[in-house]
Formats: sequence, structure tokens, C-alpha cells
Amino acid sequence: MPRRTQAEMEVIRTAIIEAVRKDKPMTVRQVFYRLVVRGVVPKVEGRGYRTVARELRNMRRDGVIPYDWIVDSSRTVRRPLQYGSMEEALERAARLYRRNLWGDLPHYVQVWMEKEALAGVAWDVTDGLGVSLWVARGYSSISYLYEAAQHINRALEAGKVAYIYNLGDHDPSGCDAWESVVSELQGFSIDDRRMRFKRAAVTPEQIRRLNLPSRPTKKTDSRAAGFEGESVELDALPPNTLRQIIRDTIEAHIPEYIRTMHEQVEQQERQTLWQLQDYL
DNA sequence: CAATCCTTAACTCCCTGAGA
DNA sequence: TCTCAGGGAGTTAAGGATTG
Repeated sequence: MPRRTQAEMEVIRTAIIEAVRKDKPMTVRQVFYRLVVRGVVPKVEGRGYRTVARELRNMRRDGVIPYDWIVDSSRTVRRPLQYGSMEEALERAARLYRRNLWGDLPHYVQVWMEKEALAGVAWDVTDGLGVSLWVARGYSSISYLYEAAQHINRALEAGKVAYIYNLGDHDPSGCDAWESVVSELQGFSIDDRRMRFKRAAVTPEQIRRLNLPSRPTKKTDSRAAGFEGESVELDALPPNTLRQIIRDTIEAHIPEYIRTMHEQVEQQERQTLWQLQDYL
């Protein structure tokens, strides 16, 4: 494959700016997928992802794209949490106070995502509904699965039924990676009869109903044998549709009156925390 | 039966060779 | 000739097929 001409690169750069301006802040991979869906770059590492990643870096260095339009969610800072005063600590506690919505519900819910790129999109929803979000990053690690299983087991011990939902690509590796999460979590479970696993996206039904853009299934994928049809990226789902799917999935476990009551109690308790400052 | 290679995701730096 | 697109290789965690 010959290298691209400057004119061709200019087309890519224009598409990048357009995509980022519309959906910022985004990860590099999100931008890459946007361009793949639009057919601007191929879905290959070398001439696709890497080109987008490099151009994004250059454009940020050149000041064409602001640094805070692009986020790197794969690297985090560990920094000490410190307060200037007790008032400050109380203020923070009041602001961040969250009452456990699930305490009185008979179900426990976990959401699993295949890739980090869309965790930011999903987090808004899962966080708001008090549900943990687990990002496997392709195939999960045994350590991560064990940790998730500890949370599930605590819920099972409390007599709850655990619902574990998955969002991932509809491709051989994506489906297989989820299968492996299911079997590992079952293996760690103290009672796998009270566990329910469900793929929330991408499902063949969603591909048909939402007319999602597909790509040919990679024949080189060692798991391609036996996989039916075209592959569809989770990224092919519009962000708002993805959020709605997650919201609907979780809210199915929360009766409306419980939620209303919960919000009222939480508000009162937060108020109490604010008032504690008067005693300092 | 163990080693090797390819697959998933998200990033980076370094170097080569083709386009300007 | 010189710049820059793209390939190679690297970090972490895995599974599966093939090779020796």
C-alpha cells in the first residue's frame, strides 16, 4: 500500500476535527471508530488507528485541537485525598453523599463492557443509577474477574439475585470474551443458580432493528470459524442509543416508588451533613 | 505438550523509505 | 534532498489455534 498523499491526509484531518468538535471530549479510539464508520480510514491498526492517533497528537501539539477535547482514560493518577479543614471535609462529604439505592432491592446489577473507549459514555448512566461498571479490555484478567465475583457473592449471600449485563462488539472475539467472563464468574460464584447473564448490546436484533453498519468478519480471527454473519462494533451504536439501552436495562430492576422515596431520603441526609458544619 | 503466533483494547517511541 | 506516513516494537491483561 503506497503512503497517502498530502491531499488525502487533509481529508482525514478535516474529518477528525469535525468528529471531535461534535462529540468532545473523546478518546483517540473513539475518534478512530467515528472515521471508520464514516469510511474515512480503514479499520486496521497501521493505516487506520495509528494514522488517527498520530494526527490527533500533531494537531494538539500544533494547537489545532485543544488538549482537553481528547481524553486518555487508560491512564489514571493516584493522588492523596487531603483537606484544608474539617469544614472542607464536611462540605465534600455532603456534596458527594450517595445513599445506596440497591440496599433494599432484591437484585444486584453489574454492567460489563468490552472496551474502555465507551466506558465514559456508559459511566454517566451506571453511576447515576448506582451500578458498578466493569471494563474487561478484550479478555478480562483472572484478578479482575475474581474481584467482581467477590461483589456478586456478597449480594448472593444477602439473598439477592445477581444480574450481569454485557456490552461488546458483535464479532467472534467479542462474543467469546463475554462467554469467558460468564464461565469464570460462574466458577467463582457461591450459587450460580441465582446469577443471570445477558448481552445488552450488540445483539443481532439491534443490528437489524437499528440498521447498524457492519464490517466483514475477520477471517484471520482464530475464533471466526462458526461465527455467523458480519461483525458490528459497539461503537457503531450512537452514544445516546447506547446510553438508553443501559438505562432501560438497569431501570427494569428499580420500581419507580422506590426511586422516588430513595431520592427524598438522600436529599434529607445530605442536608443533615451540611448542618453538621454548625457544630464545628 | 510446550512454545509461538494471532486475536481483543489503548496508548507510546523509534526508524525507514516513499512522496513532495 | 528532506519530510512525514506508516510499520515495528513496546506496556498490561487474556484465549485459542498451530507448530515443533
